[in-house]
This record gives sequence, C-alpha cells and structure tokens, in this order.
Amino acid sequence: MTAPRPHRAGGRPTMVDVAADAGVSLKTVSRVVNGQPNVDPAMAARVTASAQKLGFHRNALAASLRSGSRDTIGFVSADLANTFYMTIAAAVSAVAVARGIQVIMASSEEDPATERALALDLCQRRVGGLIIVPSAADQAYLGAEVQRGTPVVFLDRPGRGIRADELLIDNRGGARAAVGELLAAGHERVAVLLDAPGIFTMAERRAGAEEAHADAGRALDERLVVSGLHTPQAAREAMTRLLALADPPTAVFCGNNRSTVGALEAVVSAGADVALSGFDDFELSRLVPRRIRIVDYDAGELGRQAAEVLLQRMADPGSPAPARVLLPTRLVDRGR
Amino acid sequence: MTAPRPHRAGGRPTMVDVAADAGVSLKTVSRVVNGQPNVDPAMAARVTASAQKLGFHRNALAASLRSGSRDTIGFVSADLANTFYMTIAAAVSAVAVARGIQVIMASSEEDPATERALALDLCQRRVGGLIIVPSAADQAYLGAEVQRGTPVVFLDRPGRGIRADELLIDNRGGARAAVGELLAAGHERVAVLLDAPGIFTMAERRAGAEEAHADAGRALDERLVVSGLHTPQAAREAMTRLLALADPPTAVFCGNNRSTVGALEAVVSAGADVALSGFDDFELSRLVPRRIRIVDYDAGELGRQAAEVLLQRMADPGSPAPARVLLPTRLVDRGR
DNA sequence: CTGAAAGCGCTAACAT
DNA sequence: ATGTTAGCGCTTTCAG
Repeated sequence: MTAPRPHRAGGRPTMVDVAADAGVSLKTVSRVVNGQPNVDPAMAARVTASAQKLGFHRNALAASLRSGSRDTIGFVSADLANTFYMTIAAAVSAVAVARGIQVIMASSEEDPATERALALDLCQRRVGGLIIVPSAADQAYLGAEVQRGTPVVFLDRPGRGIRADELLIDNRGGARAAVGELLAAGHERVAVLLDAPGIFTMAERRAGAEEAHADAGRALDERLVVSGLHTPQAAREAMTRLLALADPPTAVFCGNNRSTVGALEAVVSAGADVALSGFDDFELSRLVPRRIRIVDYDAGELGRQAAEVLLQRMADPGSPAPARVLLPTRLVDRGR
Repeated sequence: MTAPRPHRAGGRPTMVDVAADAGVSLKTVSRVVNGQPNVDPAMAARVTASAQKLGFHRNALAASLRSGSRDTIGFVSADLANTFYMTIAAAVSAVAVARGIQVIMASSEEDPATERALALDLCQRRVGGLIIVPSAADQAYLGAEVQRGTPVVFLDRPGRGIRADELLIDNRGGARAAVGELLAAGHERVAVLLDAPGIFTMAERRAGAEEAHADAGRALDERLVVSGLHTPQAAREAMTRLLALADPPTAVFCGNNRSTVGALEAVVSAGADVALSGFDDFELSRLVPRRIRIVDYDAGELGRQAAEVLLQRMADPGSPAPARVLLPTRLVDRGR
C-alpha cells in the first residue's frame, strides 16, 4: 500500500530513490554511481541527473559492508603531538589519500593498554590495514586479525608476537657513523647522552656508539654515558656535570634532539670547546650558534614507505614474507 | 538443507555463529556484546565464552549502518605536517577517543579542490561531524550535509557559505597588544612583517597592528610594512633592507614565527638595537640570543574546544545557534 | 546491456 | 528475560 517511498523526510536519498526518480532499476544506479561499464550513455545521463537533483551521495559504509572492501587504514602513533610522528602521519595520509583510502589516526601516548584498545577498535571498524608505532611489549593481541588477512606494518620500532613488516631507521648505523667520526677526529673522551635505555631506538643508538668505539679499538667510557634524559633541561644538567669533571669530555654524542639541545645549552654557556653531534634534526637547527653534526633521516620517507608496503599487502595478500626495512641516515652540518 | 553455517572458512565469525555456538538467539548475543541490561548472567556468561572461543569481534560498520549511529569524525587540516595543526589534531583525537569516537584525518594542502573532495568523501563515510581548517574560499558545498544534520566546526579560519561554529585565535587582539606595548615603550617607527595578506590570520594581525597605532593616535607607517613573506629567509632580507633605511625602525612586529626567526637573524647579524615582537611561539624560542616578546596561545586548547563543540552538536543537534569563539592570546618573554 | 532477488552483519520493533 | 522478524543501503549473483 505504501507509495514508492518518496525518500523520507529528514533522511538522505538512497539508490532506491534515485532509481525511482530515473525510472531505472537499483542495479543500474549502482553501475552508474560506481562508474562500471556496459551502461547505455543515455540511461547513465538520466541516472546522474536524478542523483544530482536529489542530492544523492552513496553510503560508503553500506557499500563496504556488502562488498567487503576496505577503504580505510589505521595509524596508531605513540605520540601524535611529536613532530617526528606527525611528519610520518602526514606522509602516510598523503600516500593513502592518493589511492582513495582514508586514514584513521590515534595515539597510544606510549601506553600499552591504549595501543591495544585502539588497534582492536580499528579492527572492529574493519580497516584494511594497520600501521603501528609499538609501545606495548607485545602485539600478539593482533594475531587473529593478521591471520584473517588484516596486514600490519610496524613503524620506528619492531613489533613482537606477530610476524609483520617493519620500517625502522638505521639507528645503529647512524650512531656508529657519528661517533666514529668523532673518534677519527682524535677525540679521546666522548660523552654519550641518552633517553631511557628501555626505548628501542636508544638501545640501538647506544649500541652504535659502542660499535664505533670497538671499530677504533676502544671502549665506551661508562663514566661519560648518561641515560634516562627526557628533557633538554635534564640533558643540560647532565652535560654541565660532565664538563665539571677533572677529565671532561672533548666531544658529546646525543641520542635525540632534546638531548642535543640541552647539551648545546650547557656547552655554550660554559664556553667549552666540545664537539657536538646528535641524532635527529630539529627546527631551527641551522640557527644554533655553533657548528654541530646531526644524524639526519627522512621521516616523511619512513611514512611513505610504510604506507606503500601496507597498501601493497592489502592489494596482494600473497606477497613475500614480511621484511625489516632499515632507512638510511646521513651526517649533516648544522649551526654556524 | 544447509547446516547452521559453521562460520565459513576464511571469514570472520558473526553474531549468528556465536548465537549458534551458545545456543541462544541472535538478539541475545547482540545484547550481551553491547552490554545491554536485562540479560540473565548465566546466559551472558555463555555468550561471552562462545564469543571468546570463536574469536568474535563485532563489525562496527554493520552496527552503524543499521543503527544510524556515527562514531567517527573527520578532521580536514590545511597542512597536517605543520606543527600548529598537528598539535590541534592530537588534541582533537584525544577528546574524541576518550568518548569512543575515532578521527579520520586528512590534509587539503591548502588546495580548495582537495578540501572539498576530502570533506565530501568523509560525508560519504558517514562521519558524525567535521572539523575543517578552511582553505577553500567557500564551504557552501557542505550545505546539504549540514542541513541533513552533520555538524561542522571551522578551525583557525572562518568558513563561508554555511553557518557553523568557528574556533579562532584572537589574532587581532594579540597583535594589538603586542604592537601597543611597543608604542607605549616609546617606539616611533615600528616595522611589521607579514605573510601573504590573503591569509585570514595575517589580515587580522595586520588589523590589530593598525588598531594599536590608532589607539596611540597614530597610523601605521606603510613604508615599514612588508607582506608576502613566506620564509625566514624572505623575512630576513626584508628586515635587513628596513634596517638600511635612513630612518630605520626601532622595533619590529612579526606576523608569524617564520618572520620572527628571519627578523631575528637580520637584527642579530646587523647588531641593531631593535625591539622584537612576534606572533606564534616556536621550538627553542627560549634559546634565541636576545629577549623577544611572543604572542602565545594554546593550540591544543583550540583543538580540544573544537572537538568539544562538535561532539556537543552531535549529541544534541538542537543546541543554540553557531557561534564564533575567540581563543585568548598572551604576551610572553622569550630569548635571553 | 538491464533487472530481480538475495544477503553483507548487525540492531530496532515488536512479540512472547 | 528472551526470541522473531524485518530491514539499514548497498553489491552480488544470476536471469533475461
């Protein structure tokens, strides 16, 4: 008894409404809307006109429910507000959007439980894949999802408990090169300032510093190694203390840019003649009042490659075994 | 004739599978999964056990298709890689996630067509609301969506063509305060360095500088105003030129942090005695070798409030008329 | 080239 | 307190 549904007030027009208006079948509307071939041009034009007239916009949720297609990916960062991860996120988004895929972003704030909750929530939203900066010790919670075909890529830090692609920076190699350079320049006492040793990148960078010493037939002087430095202030204080030693360091290698900034402040304010070298570039690094060497890398490239690996897996689930990719670093001059 | 579907190989288990396994009805599973009341505890336990056993995870897409609920929002930034917008994005995400809502982020790269395409795409994904940093001249393309109940909030810049909430920084007031302070200190010639005048924030900041002059019974000296400065380099060159005038400025107000950095370089390298004041704080601003005054604001707060306004509208579509909120700024000392 | 019918996985109405 | 039925808006068979 009901009329052909005059696309209910308040509701949005559906394909059924467009079909009714254009006097064609639902299926034809679907074909036109999705740009499928084998549709009579005249009919297609009628459908397009009706769609326009009614203000029809296809419901992407319904489409992917039925077709099983996945047109979003999830990005779980450890800290979205951090410049480094931001740059990565922007690159991931750019690659995805260029292929019609949107990115849902969230931040674990370095909390394992949050990471897990976010990742599983994204799976419930049926994302086509997941890029994760792991903060949890173990990603085994994703095992079932991965097995059912949701590809996962780990970024910046390796994941555990599941086999998945990993995109990392060559932390060890970069540190090794930077410290090697200092040793080659004749520095006998090289200080090393690091954030918490439990952080994967810090452990790797420390290992690189050790390797450089070993390369030179020497060993890291543990008295000159300070760990657990979270802020420039902490690094500054640590460096000031080191400079006050009877045998102060003549060079310092910093594990991240916060340490570099802190060490720089200490060195400048002490007027000390200390060679400075550090991992990570930073805003305005060219402006610092002293020449420094920086282990630089392309954060955007990291995100780009992660997205590309993920999209590749989504397109072709039968690709080769997961691999670890190490992005190269390079030593550059900063300051003046 | 078909058996009760032993949850097809390769596919994921559905509520039907869980219901079959637990020996209850589909609806009961739905109730348990969604934590609805009025379920016998023993039955609930059976359902939970079956769900666990089968590795069931509710399909959020199907749920919201049926229920019409919207549990994602869209954030269209003008430049995701920019620290300012990323800080905002992180804050938006934090607020949303705390309420079980995920954020799809994308960047228009300041391109009107991209903004439009992204925003409409997000609408097709049936986001519950949209936060947009407008780069297009007009957002009338969202008119139909807004009318159908998708709330929109404009961030950092006002939108046009539709009525929606706007969250802006008090650009004008901040600039007025900064320049007013310079004039009160007795500066007769205040230079003003700005990015492109077409940018809303720049126009506002310039207007603030004009107001400050008017307050002091004076007028902006147009010879000392330079616009279109995109980079620190450009600002540096502009400032160097101004310093070479017969009557050089004794103070400079910079419209954004890139200009501030450039002006700073020029002033320092010329060894000029010029008071520096600028909009936007920046990383390491405390380290610059000279006291500067900064118009600072809480970018995170901007994102937080935008998210809260949006979620409020989503929860209660019948709220009051859209409003423009101006976030306060404050003048702070930086450098040393 | 076009259409009718079925159903993706779930929740909303209505029973019971 | 539990189950039955219908159907969200779309795509997918499979027939014409």
